[in-house]
Amino acid sequence: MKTEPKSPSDLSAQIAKAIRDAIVEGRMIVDERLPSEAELATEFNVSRPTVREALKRLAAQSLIRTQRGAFGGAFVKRLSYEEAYGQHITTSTLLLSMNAVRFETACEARYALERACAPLAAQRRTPDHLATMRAEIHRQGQPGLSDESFCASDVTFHRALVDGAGNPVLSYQLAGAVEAMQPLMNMITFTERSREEIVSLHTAIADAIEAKDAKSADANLEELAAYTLTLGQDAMEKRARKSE
Amino acid sequence: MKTEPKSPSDLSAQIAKAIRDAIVEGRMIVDERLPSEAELATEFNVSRPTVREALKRLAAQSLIRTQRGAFGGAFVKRLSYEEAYGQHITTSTLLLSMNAVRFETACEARYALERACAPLAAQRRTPDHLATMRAEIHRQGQPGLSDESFCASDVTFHRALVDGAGNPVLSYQLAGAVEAMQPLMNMITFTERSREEIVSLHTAIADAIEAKDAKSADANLEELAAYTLTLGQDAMEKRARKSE
DNA sequence: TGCGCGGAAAATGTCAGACAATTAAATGTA
DNA sequence: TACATTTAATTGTCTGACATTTTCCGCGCA
Repeated sequence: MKTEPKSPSDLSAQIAKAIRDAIVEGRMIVDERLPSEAELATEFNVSRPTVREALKRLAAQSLIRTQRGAFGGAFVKRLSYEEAYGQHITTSTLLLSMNAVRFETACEARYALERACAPLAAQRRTPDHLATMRAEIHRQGQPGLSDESFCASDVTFHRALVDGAGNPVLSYQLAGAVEAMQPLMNMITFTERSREEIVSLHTAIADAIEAKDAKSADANLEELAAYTLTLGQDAMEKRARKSE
Repeated sequence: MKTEPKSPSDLSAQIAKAIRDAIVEGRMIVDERLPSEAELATEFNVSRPTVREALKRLAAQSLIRTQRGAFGGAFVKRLSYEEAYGQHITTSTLLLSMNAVRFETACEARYALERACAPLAAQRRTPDHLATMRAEIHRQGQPGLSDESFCASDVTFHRALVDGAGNPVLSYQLAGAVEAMQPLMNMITFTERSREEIVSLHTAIADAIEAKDAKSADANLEELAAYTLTLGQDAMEKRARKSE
């Protein structure tokens, strides 16, 4: 676990990188214990606070966990799906909000990916997934639901669809795309008319998934994508006019 | 920017969370300067090293950057696509390697997502994308290429295909799926026969993309997915037998 | 007046040493 | 043997200090 050959400053970053590489390249396995902070400090020839900063960087990426007490220390952590989801969603959300990604671009990406799941979901969906989808559809039909709650329900519906594919890797990859869209979707005002349209498309999709009809699911998703796009473009247009 | 109501220990994690929330929720905008470490220390009623650990956590997630010198400090950082790619790939790779994800699962996810890109790539690919694909196909035909180089070239080929869709959000989401598969693919030994098969499918895909023929691209990708799956299953089987 | 240079100031980067808190193992005792 | 107690190892936190880097401001000089 050597470093040195690099830039002058930011020792803690160098140390973090050295350890991270060791973990990513598999030289350290899950639950293996790292040397204690004091040992790392002497090994890298730096002070303990510097080592600690490096370890905190790794902890922030869920690469290690620490345990106090005798025979405690830092351990290589098994990255769980939940934590990976969380990190992915945070990153995706920031990426979209900070880079002025156009609604069209995000929307296109989201539905392209979602449509990739639909055939698998049609094959493998469980009653649980169907129940979730139906429940969210019902909620979306309730009058008096706020736009934000409607969006949140929409996300839950689509997550159920994605999870229906029964492939956790796929679910992980799509979590970012679906959830990161939410802030953009929240800018849309859903009229009663547009909610009806969306609910009817959701129903058609759920029906198709239940009937294991991949073609119909895909067609309805495509329609939903197109409809969402027009809603978003309208919202953006209004927003632009208002700010003039 | 308040905290307090939470658990007893790990102050630096709490502070990091408070600041992270402020950034993610948009209460702090890009390039806005955070208070200095000393100010944060008094604000949160902790010592400077504790604040520093919190800031390092955020730096590890590319949420802030720091600048030394007078009027330096920590600034909210614009998350670039490159950094987001990098983080996503690291997380995805670890997720796959640490959770014993089956080859079939990862493979299915990867090709499902890639096929979602194909129609868009067929519409929008530039000569650059085509050139990259052709160049990688040529490299893959060279005799004496190591299995790892072959895999790396495969990744480059597929990245070009994905980028051809001209949607950076899509490219970002797929980077993780494609690159994270590489370690699993590296376990496969590519015989001359299988390389020929793959190169011929790659050529068919490139031809289809060039001809803007989405249907053909999709069909060939499907075939490639199936073929990769059998290769992977063979490799896993051999591996299992050897370890007996 | 205008220009360059140097020092002051502000901030992060690093270090040393200390103490508190926590936990598992070792030890002692009924 | 079973249980309580001590002990040691380790992380969490604090204090204080110094080094380094960068900007700003004012001063001297042309």
